[in-house]
Amino acid sequence: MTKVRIKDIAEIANVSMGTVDRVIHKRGEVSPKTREKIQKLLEDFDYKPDIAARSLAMKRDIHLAVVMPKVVNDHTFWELPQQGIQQALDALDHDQVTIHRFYFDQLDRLGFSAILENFPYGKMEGVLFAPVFREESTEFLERCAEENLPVVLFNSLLDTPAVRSYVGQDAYHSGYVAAKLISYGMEQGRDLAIVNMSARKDHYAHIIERERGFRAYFASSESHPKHMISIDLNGADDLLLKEKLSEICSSYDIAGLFVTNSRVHKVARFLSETKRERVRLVGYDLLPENIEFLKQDRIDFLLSQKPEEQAFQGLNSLYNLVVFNREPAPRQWLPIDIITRENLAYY
Amino acid sequence: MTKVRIKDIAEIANVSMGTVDRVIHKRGEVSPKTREKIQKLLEDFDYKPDIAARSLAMKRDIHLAVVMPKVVNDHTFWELPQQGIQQALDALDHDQVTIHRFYFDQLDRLGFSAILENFPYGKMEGVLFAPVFREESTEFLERCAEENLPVVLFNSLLDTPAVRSYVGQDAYHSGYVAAKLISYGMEQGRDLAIVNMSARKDHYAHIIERERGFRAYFASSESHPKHMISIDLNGADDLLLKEKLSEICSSYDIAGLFVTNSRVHKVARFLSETKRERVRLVGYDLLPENIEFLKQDRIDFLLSQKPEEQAFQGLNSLYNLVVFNREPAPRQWLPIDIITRENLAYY
DNA sequence: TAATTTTCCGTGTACGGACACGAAATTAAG
DNA sequence: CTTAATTTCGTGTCCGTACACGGAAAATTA
Repeated sequence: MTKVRIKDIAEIANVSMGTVDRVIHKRGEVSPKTREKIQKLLEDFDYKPDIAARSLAMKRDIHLAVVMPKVVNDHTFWELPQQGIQQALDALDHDQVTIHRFYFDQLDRLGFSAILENFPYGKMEGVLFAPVFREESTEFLERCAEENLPVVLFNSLLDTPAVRSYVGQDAYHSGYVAAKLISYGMEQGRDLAIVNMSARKDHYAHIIERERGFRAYFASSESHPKHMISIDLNGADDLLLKEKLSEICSSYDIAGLFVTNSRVHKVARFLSETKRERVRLVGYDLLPENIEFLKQDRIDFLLSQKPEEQAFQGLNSLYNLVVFNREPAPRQWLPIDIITRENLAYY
Repeated sequence: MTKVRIKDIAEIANVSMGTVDRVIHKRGEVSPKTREKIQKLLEDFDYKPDIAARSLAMKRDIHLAVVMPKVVNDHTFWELPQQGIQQALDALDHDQVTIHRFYFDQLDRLGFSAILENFPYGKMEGVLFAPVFREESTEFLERCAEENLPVVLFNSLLDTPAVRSYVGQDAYHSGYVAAKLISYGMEQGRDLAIVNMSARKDHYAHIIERERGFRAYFASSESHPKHMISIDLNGADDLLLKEKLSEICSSYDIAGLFVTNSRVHKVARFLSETKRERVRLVGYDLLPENIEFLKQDRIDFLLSQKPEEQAFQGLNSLYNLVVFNREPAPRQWLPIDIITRENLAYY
């Protein structure tokens, strides 16, 4: 029993292909009794449209928007999602999809508003969005909902009904994993510190979640550090960072530092320069700077957020939603990859 | 400038579509000078065939063979690649591809030969193969080469020119990673053991490579175990295993055990039953049995070979080779994922 | 009953590429 | 210079779906 085509169904039903097509697409202009007859046949023969033929016949251009921070100064993190977007474009039906990029400065709230001001809602068919400024983003999402624009979020989750799907990592559990790694076989009675260097901690729920997860691990485990210190350095410069770290390192018997985002290389540099070797260091993301220190064994573990994959999967979901009307899972959790010097080469 | 089609190129070159088509597919029967002219145009305009139109026009059935061990007794490992194959089938253009399964008993050399005896070389267009028996497999690969049948290997590498691509993990480095994990923060002066439980160690080069990598780590590191013991239990039953382990554990101060394949759960069970708690355990693969012990913290780390992904990528490569003539990379290394109790949920 | 509208359905073509077939042009042989 | 062989190339058809267009039949109105 080979594959049934519209033509086959039409012949069996003694109607033309056009009629079958109208039934399939519910375009009306078919008498109830032939409609029912054809619908039954479609079900009986389990008719499935040929995707190749369909997409050939459709040939419509898809316009998708990507709204996310751009790379400014040392926030090289945001280069990674761009790679994922490029990969997705290569994998998808190339020229069929046009990506419109709306990149904003994640320190410039007004600039972000300005972008939203001129956002061409009508021209877009879907949005991939990495939210930063909470209020403005929420507003944007609501507007998208009004315009019936499907949105897929990544990197950071805003809990808005307008969002069709979120692609990201479970921040809480990644902190949990970090805690396991940093405490695995650690000497008893020493201290641990958590370093927050997010530009604006309040903007990123996942930064907070990571710290929560990190602390939760020790609450449920037999091994505890003697002290657990938090250092918040929102928007601080490198000088202030070094001061703070020096202070902490001399006041406590620091066995490990957990940096809650990708700027762990700054701490690594400090430790390296001040030759503190018995300090474990765990942070996030495969930035070139971080990789350097991982290779030198100055960073022990990096947890990858997989920003490329987040963007890749996000764009893919959006495409499948817009083109094939395939509803994505509301939450797409990516694995929490553990990267060490030894397995780095394969990521 | 919109997308160029064969028709466009043909018009610009003042030839017909057929001629352009012949140049694209290198089917000859085109004079050198028109060929060059058209090739230049193709490059200049960066012609890319429309995949929808192409697959519609081709509409040929692809027959691919999968040759790998089947699940017998407690070798549940081989269920995993089957999942990957199913995923690949779902992702590929469904009905276009037919998979023919040739599953053999990895303990039954003759059975394998029998399969090869009746292998329908002529009917297949590609083979995904997990080699076990070295000589027979080599013979099979040579035969495939004669028949011009492209082969993609996974799981275990046989170095034969007939092989178009290998999808797998760098076994040596995975052993290296295992060593890092087992020795990370380990107390000085204790002992480590390597446990080999492969059915036939000599059949699997990667088992040996894992042990090599494991040992190499300590050769290049400052931290060493006091003793490093190897236990070989090829084809041994569970009773013998327990005996051997008991013996080792009482003769040495074992701080950690590295099991070089997915049967690590057997060692976990022993340690659990004998209540030896200060022993680290590292092994391979997310079998249900292993996951159980990972959750109980009786296994510290599992390295995933990603058998599903191996099969998935392998089948994908084969498809792309057969259908689109896209040559795969000769070696496709998969990342060495580190799985702990804490990040397990996301794999 | 004729004229008009409405409902229902068939025909034709586009989408872009692959390939079979056969025609025209070129070359080789006599 | 003709004829045959060979090379080179154009035409036409098919793949399966979507949709525009228009025709025929049925229903409504005059």
